[in-house]
Amino acid sequence: MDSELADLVHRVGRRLKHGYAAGFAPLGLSPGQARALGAIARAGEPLRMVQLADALRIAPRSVTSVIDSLEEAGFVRRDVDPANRRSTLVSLTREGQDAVTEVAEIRRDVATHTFGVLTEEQQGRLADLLRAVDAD
Amino acid sequence: MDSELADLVHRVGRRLKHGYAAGFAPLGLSPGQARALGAIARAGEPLRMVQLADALRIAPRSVTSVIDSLEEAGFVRRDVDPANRRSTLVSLTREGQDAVTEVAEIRRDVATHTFGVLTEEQQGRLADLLRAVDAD
DNA sequence: GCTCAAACAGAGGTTACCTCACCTTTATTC
DNA sequence: GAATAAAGGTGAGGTAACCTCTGTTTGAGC
Repeated sequence: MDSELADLVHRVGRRLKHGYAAGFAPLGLSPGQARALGAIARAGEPLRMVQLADALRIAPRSVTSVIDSLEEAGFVRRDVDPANRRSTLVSLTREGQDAVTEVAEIRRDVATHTFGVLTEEQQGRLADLLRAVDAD
Repeated sequence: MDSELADLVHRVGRRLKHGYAAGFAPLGLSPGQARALGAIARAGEPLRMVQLADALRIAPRSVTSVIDSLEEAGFVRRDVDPANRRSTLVSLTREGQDAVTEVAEIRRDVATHTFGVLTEEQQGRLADLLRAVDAD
């Protein structure tokens, strides 16, 4: 029974991933890049790479690659942290900010479409249950 | 709120993936290979590649790669379907059957560990909600 | 001033997928 | 029964999202 639960999570996860991939494609963003963009936006201020790694729960080295692509696409900028020259501060460019807005919309659309079969209340319960699992 | 739900699914999914990866490693199996093994076992009889693709919800070409590795590792065997020589029948070897048993145990352990914070009833509710989303 | 650790990036690898083109075998249709 | 279409599988090649291990630079503590 338990393993079936795991399977369901897997399937819903894939469904979301595909939805995101399709939605972000017009922006030239992969789901991972969009997530990074979102994390930077949420922070509200330039982030160091390690902080971003922490926020995204991935290895610092992996952040380098994501930011490489986002920088090349013109969505973010790297600056040396004047307070600590070992650090790199990542911030959104104007294009990046615009993208963030669109990303948020798409994310909402995909989530609405995916979880739309559930009532508001059911969605809340689902979130509570998953939060409990995640917090463990 | 909706996008938060998507995020939670993502996180729980990663948690499961890591658990599986660690659990299956001693068997020399990746999560994907273990899943294929499980699908074959569940079928209870030799499967054609397309059927396996369907069961795993992945492209037929992707099945080829998974079966390549499982065959090389000695867990499955490919035979030409005598009834339709275009088809390949995949079946478990003795080693494959043994692996399936261990995989099932590990899967149960990981699921128990992951969803253990929830009561039986909560797990049931979670499954119901996810099933509704997946069925949509 | 020296040593150690923090922050980042280069190199290279893995998993889990995908598409597109192609071959073989079977089914259909005239 | 020959021509054509369709089904089943694989070779080639690609992508996203990660990882580790190994430097290099810079800062911090003694």
